[in-house]
Amino acid sequence: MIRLLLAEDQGMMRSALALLLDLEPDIEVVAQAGTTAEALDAALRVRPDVALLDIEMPDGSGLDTAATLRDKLPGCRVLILTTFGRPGYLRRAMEASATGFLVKDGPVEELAAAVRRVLAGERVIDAALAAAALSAGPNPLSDRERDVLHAAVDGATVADIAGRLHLSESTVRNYLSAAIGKTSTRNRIEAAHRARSNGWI
Amino acid sequence: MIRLLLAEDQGMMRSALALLLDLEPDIEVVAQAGTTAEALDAALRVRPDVALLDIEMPDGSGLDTAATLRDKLPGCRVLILTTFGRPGYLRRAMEASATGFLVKDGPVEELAAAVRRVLAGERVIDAALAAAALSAGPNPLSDRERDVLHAAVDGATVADIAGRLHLSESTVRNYLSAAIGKTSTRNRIEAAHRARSNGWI
DNA sequence: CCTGCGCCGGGACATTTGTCACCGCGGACC
DNA sequence: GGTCCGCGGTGACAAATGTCCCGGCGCAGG
Repeated sequence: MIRLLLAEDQGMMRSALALLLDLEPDIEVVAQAGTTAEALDAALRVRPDVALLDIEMPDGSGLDTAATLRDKLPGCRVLILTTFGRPGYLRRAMEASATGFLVKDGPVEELAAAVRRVLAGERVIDAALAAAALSAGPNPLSDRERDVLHAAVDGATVADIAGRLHLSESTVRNYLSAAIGKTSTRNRIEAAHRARSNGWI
Repeated sequence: MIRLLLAEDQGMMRSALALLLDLEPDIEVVAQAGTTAEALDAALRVRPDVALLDIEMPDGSGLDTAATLRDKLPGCRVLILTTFGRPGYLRRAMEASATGFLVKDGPVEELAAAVRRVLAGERVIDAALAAAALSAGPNPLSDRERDVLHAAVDGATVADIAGRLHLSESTVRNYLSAAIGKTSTRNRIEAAHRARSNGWI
């Protein structure tokens, strides 16, 4: 029996997947979580064989959770499940030692199959996505450039960002300019979009 | 037997819901669609009792599909299912004569129950969401202001927007300024965010 | 030790953005 | 008829943004 942890913030998706996976004769959903905090907590308590993690969760990223799990619960296989097949996501998932990476496009049948293969130690990655991740190259943004870009997505002004990050306005402008250059875009918001769609932030 | 059309772009969500709804003894999923075009096509062909429509779909909005369905297939009840409980969405759903409006937060059990109630002609709306929709008031943006704001979300410059909408740059700046004023924000991107989160665009 | 790089900041500058006052046009409404 | 409102546009102006210089500091790698 495969003991599985399911972390997914969208209630309907989570309960639907839990029902369907529990229907499989060799899979048992032993814990469910709607936030990364709950996921981490539950994982350490129930010590599942496989953790099925969504990336976009309200209190953080499933990718960070995967990295923490690798350190604190090395025996647990991690299968990332996400809406967006962004190259940077896949790269970060691999760096966090995830065993599988699945997008929510395919039918549910793929999911149970992927869980079994992941438990067997097999890597489960969409071929087209892997190619895209390689061709897109690594994240060109430095840590600070990422921070500044991330703080700029919701329309914050230079002054806002400077205050939020405890930086000078000049510094913020310089980082924004660098990020715009590296993403070959024309302004901060195009740069932020490009960075998002590549999974760089 | 309730004959149901399921329109939802995310493959895994769609197939999961289809499986679970088909499990219900009195519900039969007679058609599935991943785009609004497919949904419309299938609806006119199979003439379902209830259409379960997602709002965010790649080729258009489920809200527009609901309005079309009201005209072309008046006997069909429409149940809107969406990720985001935005006040403007609910308002537009009501204007399109949708019978129900459900967010994807709750458990799947709610869904089958909602389908049955909708078929009985009962309106299914989350009380908290209805209150939010009323308190938020109607969409303050004019048609053009919406267009311009929508064209600005991805980081387009004034010149881009002017070209795309066949307007003068001055006009675009004026509409943007008006939209910023009406949303009481500080710049176009904050205005676009506010408009999105309220379901105004 | 020197070099490169990331981090942090300053100053100057051109461009873009946001604001405001003003114009005409047409449709709706009283 | 007059009034209001949305649409499209112009010109001018202040503020914000993006770019390019320039500095300094610390740290890793040859």
